[in-house]
Amino acid sequence: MRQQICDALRGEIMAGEISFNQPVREQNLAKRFGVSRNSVRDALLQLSQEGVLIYSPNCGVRVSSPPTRKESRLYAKLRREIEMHSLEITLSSWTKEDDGNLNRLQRILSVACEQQDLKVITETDLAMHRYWVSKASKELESVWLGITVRMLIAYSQLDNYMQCCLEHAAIVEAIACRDLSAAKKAVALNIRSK
Amino acid sequence: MRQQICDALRGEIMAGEISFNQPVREQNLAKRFGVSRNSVRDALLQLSQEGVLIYSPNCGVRVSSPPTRKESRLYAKLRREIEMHSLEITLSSWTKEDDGNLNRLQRILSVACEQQDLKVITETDLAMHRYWVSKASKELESVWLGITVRMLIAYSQLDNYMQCCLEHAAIVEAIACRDLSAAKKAVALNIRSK
DNA sequence: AATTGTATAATTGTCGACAATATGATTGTT
DNA sequence: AACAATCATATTGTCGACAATTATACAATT
Repeated sequence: MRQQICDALRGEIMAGEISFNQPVREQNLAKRFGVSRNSVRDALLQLSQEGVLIYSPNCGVRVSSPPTRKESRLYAKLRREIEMHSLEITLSSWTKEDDGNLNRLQRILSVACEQQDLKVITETDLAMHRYWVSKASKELESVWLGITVRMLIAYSQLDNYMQCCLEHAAIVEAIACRDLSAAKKAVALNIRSK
Repeated sequence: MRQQICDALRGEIMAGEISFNQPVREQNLAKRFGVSRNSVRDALLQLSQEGVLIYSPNCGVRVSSPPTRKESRLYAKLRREIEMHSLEITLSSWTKEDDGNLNRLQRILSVACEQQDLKVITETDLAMHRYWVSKASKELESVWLGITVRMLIAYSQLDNYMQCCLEHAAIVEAIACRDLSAAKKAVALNIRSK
């Protein structure tokens, strides 16, 4: 349940559906999701730890403001480090099933880019990158998520859907060929600050 | 309350007082801290997000195992990036009060090194580095904590107290002189994987 | 002795309620 | 009109209890 609330809220925040610095109320969410406030608290706490929300004791949580340009650049750098490391240590154990999973995600992304559905693009982009990081290490995934989600808060300004789509296709292609060098290049090209 | 539980547990885990992969039970902790289980859950969730504990749905949390050597190297690199960025954007607004706070921490560290009190060393080391990261950005602090705590899980093998002490003194000295280049060098020297 | 099945105990996940704190509205004073 | 004080409402923090799930212990079977 917590994960569902987290995913829904994270998606909305990253898609810019909730304004920056706006308070997020436990009771409203509890009503909306049909659960008790405690369950919502758990989700809000998780999202606070991820950096999507900012927690203040006794005052609840607010939506994080987007990172500064400097911070975004740092996040991009950190992400590249983590994702390249992940590819380095996982590529040799990549399976056909992994290929299939990535291809499926790429297809979803492709359709979303054609339909200019920003929310799905953001979610799928996240899921694709998350795939290789998660394959490397669950701990690393958690670190990566905290960085990536912060960075993607500003993603709502995406202005070139086709390029986004092509970049991800290049990553998937390189991985399918087990070409680490090409995969790293493609990832680095995709992860840059806006 | 949550913060107190978090700090206590984090300290114990980083000091190696709880074995890797050992389950951490809500009820035991609730009894120990004299609070309800819900309050403990919050703390455990936070520590899970930090990477100190590993959460499994319906099965509770376990103490994380230390990072692999490769991962430690990555964490050290990520930490250096974050801490240098933090110094870059904060050094120009560093105050006398900041100097005083850092000096106080350094003194605590010095005494702990003389007494070979590993727990206090770990906590103080963490607090010193956290100081400049937190000064840069609350969001960045949260990302940094997830990385640093993971890295410090293996810290219990510290074998040269005096070197640790001298390295931190060098950082504090460089900051007090507002010498960014020297501060960055000193931080980089201090942050290396074991 | 080793394996499987069942019951019991331990633990987690979620609930609603009460206490504590913060926020907003209203009233009083200058 | 502007500011301070007070009160009412909204919200968070924490509690203990019940439902659901997992782990452990014990009995039965091979």
